[in-house]
Amino acid sequence: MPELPEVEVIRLGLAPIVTGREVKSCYLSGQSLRHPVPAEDIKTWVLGQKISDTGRRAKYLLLNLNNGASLIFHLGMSGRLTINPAGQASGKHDHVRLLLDNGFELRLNDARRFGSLRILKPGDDRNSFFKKIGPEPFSKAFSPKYLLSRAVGRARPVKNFLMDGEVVAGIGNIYASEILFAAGINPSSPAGSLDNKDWAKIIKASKAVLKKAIACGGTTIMDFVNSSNEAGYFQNELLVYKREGECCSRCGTTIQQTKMAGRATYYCPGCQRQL
DNA sequence: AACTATACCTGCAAGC
DNA sequence: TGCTTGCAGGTATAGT
Repeated sequence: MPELPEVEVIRLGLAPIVTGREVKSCYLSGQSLRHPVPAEDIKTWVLGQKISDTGRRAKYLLLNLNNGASLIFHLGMSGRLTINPAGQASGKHDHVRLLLDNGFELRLNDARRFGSLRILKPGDDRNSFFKKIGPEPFSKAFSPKYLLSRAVGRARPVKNFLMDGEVVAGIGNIYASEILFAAGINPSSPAGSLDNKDWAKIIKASKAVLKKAIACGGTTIMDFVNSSNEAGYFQNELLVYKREGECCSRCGTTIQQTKMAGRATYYCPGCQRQL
C-alpha cells in the first residue's frame, strides 16, 4: 500500500496524538508478520515508556521512546496504522494495539501481513538498521552527481533503478511511473544512459510529485487510509498510473501499460523520451 | 556483480 | 450464484 507519501501522511496524523504519551499496555494478535513480532522486547523496552517523537526513514515509520528505544513500523502492501478510541474490540487483521495514557490506542492492521514491527533497543545503532537504504528524496545527498555515479554502466530500466531502495528511499510503483512522466523520460531507458540533466529532471520531478502527494493526503487506490481512517485524494492527480488507454494530459497520445520487473508500469510513448 | 523471478498473504474484481 | 484467475501500494531471498 504505502510509499513515502502515505507513510508521511500517517506520521503527520499520528504525531500530535502520540507524542508525549505513555504506552500503558500492548495487545498482540500472535500472528507473525513479515518478521516475528518481538513480544519480549515490547514488554521490556516499550511498556511504561513515553513516546518522545516520531520519525520516518524510507517507508519505515519510527516512534522514538524516552529510554532511547524505537518502534519501527513497516506497512508492507496492506498495512494500516490508525488511532482508535481505547477499548474497541479487535477487528479482523488487527495485529498490534498499543494503549496510550490519553484514551486512544495505536492500531496496526494488516490483511496481507507483509508489514512488520521491530524494536530498536536503547543501545542499538540505528544507522546500521538502515545501512542499506539510499538517500531520502528530499535530502541534499539525492543529487545528479550521486545518481550518475550509481547508474554508470547499468543496463536496467530507469524505473526499476528508481524503485530500488538502495538507490533512493521511499519511491514505489505508483510514484516511479508518475515521476518519470513528470520528468519526460521513458521508464525503460537504461539507467546508465541518462546524463546529468536527465537526473536533475528526475530529482526535480521526484520532489514535486512526492510533495504534492503528501499535501493531497496520499494515494488511495485500493484501501489506503491515514491515521484517522480517511482516504487520500492524490489518485485524482495521477497522470499515468492506472490510466492506460486514456489520452496523455500533456500531448494527447494514448497512455500505455506494460510490465517491468513484474510490476505494472504506465507511460506516455509520445512525450516520455526513450534514451 | 547485476539483475530478475519468486515467495510471502489476503481480498477483490473480472470472466466464465 | 459460484467458481477460477489474475492482480494489488513491498521487499528479502533464490536463481540466472
